[in-house]
Amino acid sequence: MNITLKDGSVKVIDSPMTVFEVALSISEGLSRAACGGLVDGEVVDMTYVIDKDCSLSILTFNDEEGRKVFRHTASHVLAQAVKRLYPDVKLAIGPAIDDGFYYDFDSEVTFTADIIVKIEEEMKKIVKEKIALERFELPRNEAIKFMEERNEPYKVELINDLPEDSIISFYKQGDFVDLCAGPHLESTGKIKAFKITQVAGAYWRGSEKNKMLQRIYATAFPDKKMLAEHLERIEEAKKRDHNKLGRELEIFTTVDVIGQGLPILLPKGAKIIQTLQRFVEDEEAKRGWLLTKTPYMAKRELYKLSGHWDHYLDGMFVLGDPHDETKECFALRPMTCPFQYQAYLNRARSYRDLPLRYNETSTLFRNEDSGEMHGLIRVRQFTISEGHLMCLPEQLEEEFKGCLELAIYMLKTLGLYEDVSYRFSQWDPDNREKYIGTTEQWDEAQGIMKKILDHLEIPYKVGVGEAAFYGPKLDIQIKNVHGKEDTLITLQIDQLLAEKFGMEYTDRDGTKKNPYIIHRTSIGCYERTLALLIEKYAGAFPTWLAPEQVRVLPIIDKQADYCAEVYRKLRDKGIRAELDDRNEKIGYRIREAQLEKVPYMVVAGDKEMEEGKLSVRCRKTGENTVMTIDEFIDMITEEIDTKKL
RNA sequence: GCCAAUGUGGCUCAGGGGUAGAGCAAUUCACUCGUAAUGAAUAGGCCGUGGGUUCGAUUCCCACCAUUGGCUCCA
Repeated sequence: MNITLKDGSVKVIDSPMTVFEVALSISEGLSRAACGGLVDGEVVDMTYVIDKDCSLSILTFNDEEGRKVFRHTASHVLAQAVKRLYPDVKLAIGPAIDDGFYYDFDSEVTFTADIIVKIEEEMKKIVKEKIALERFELPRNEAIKFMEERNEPYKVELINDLPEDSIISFYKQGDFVDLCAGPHLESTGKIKAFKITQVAGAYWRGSEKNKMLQRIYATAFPDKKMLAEHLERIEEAKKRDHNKLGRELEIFTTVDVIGQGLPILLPKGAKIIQTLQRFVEDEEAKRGWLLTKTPYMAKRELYKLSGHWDHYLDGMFVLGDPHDETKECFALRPMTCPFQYQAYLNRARSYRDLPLRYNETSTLFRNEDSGEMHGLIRVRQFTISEGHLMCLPEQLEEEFKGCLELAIYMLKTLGLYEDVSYRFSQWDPDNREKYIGTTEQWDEAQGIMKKILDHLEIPYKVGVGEAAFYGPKLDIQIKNVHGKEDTLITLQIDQLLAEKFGMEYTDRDGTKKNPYIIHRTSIGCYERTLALLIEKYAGAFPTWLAPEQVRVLPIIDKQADYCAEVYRKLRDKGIRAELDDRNEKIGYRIREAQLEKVPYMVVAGDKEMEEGKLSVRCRKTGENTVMTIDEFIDMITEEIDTKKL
């Protein structure tokens, strides 16, 4: 038999061999590093037997698939340890994820910190025992019987839901057997380094209607050094957490008596948002957007018309009794759409009016569940760079492209462009009650969006069930320091609401038609975007965004008047300068300015004062340059105007 | 909303059934100083809130509020 290896060489074997044996025949080191095989493009077990001609790549921990196999096996080690300690625990599922793996358990016992230590110790034993993993298959009936006997109801449910013709495979390692599609390592002995990172609740099958299980998150590596480095990276990342840094740097705060999800933007945070907002509104104006300002609340009837009342009532702050139809009832707006549509409806529209682009810096209110709030990323009141664009069918692609270009321009200006990914968010036809419109309308809207995205060559992932209730979305996603992904920017195509609101235009032939509507944001929600920026720059914002751009520091009070004059000049030029002439040592005040992440410190002592110059210290490099005030103003103005990162 | 952890002066944290401590910050005084911490003194807390147990609760129990990480939901 001929095995074509990754480097193109062909290995000839006489009798069937496992992937492990092939790896071993190449080198012992490779067999130790190997996590699985890629046979004719399919990921297989280390114990997979090769008995015919094929191509083979040995997967190691450096390959994404290899890592998945490795960590998936680690999840079985975790499950085995839990079952050894607590035989009554019921097993749910245990997949590998981005940076590790988890396993869900239904346990009477709560997994406390003490228990987690015990589980880790048991896992160590299992690794030390170097237990071999064996794969076997069972016919459906026997598989169900097998798991019923082992008292694993969740596994029985999983088997029942498998398609009729699917192969039902199990993996056995010593006293532990799990229903599993695999593939896996050949031995538990390879899981040299692991750590349980967290215990959390998680609903069975991800539905809040089901029982909440206990999920143990962990990670695993082939050696201890890699694990230590990984944990170190996580610790480092947490230091950038906007929720910590943002409070330390006095960008925002929260206070019990105001309420959850209602942050106070302190002067620094407010300044950053103001800077962003001016930039956004100016840029949008350049691109033909017309600013509206619509009310923050409306009567119940508006939301009934838009569908929010039926689909989003729980998410709204309602003023009055929502169910008492005899009295007027208002609700704060959770979205801008129905309000801006009223601007369109102000008069009869012609095809000549289109495209019509409305933008608004729009404050929204959403009554999120109490467990959802997170710093500035998820709040109950937020302000979004909102926009709705009404256009003709033949304008849709070009206008969508324009919206996307605007969003990308914003991301590039902020320096976040490299950090985002795209998600094409579609409806879930199995969950129809969440959406308005017919299957045909959804197919059409999604078809149009797919065509546009493919045409623009946007590299997206599909998110089923992630659509808005009225239409599909292109979401621009970003991860926070904890690795959790959130939507930063969204672009949506909507036909349904235009119809509901009776939005029309008169076409060339005199007939009335509904326009296409693009819902979009250009920079996202200011609070969330600010949060991501804090994390991106660890609080050290580019000069154009920094709430304080320059701190002016006399060495001693003898230069105070000179420095006050410098401060005045900078302020006159619109540069955000502060004067720190406190009676403290210069080193002390420099240190403070550094920690507060002020981009420039300008220092003046006798020498500078006599020469009419300044010593300019750059926060980032710590270097000092002596220059005149005008030279400094030119330099920093250039940096601010070009929005240098 | 669900699972879990946490809540002690502005911040970071220690303590613990007999009524509270450190460092930083603040204030005052002295030092007039050259690019990441000068020294000393002073002040500041009903230990998240409300109940309960107890002779006595900040400590134990319950509820609520808030914070954190997940789940579900979502920009």
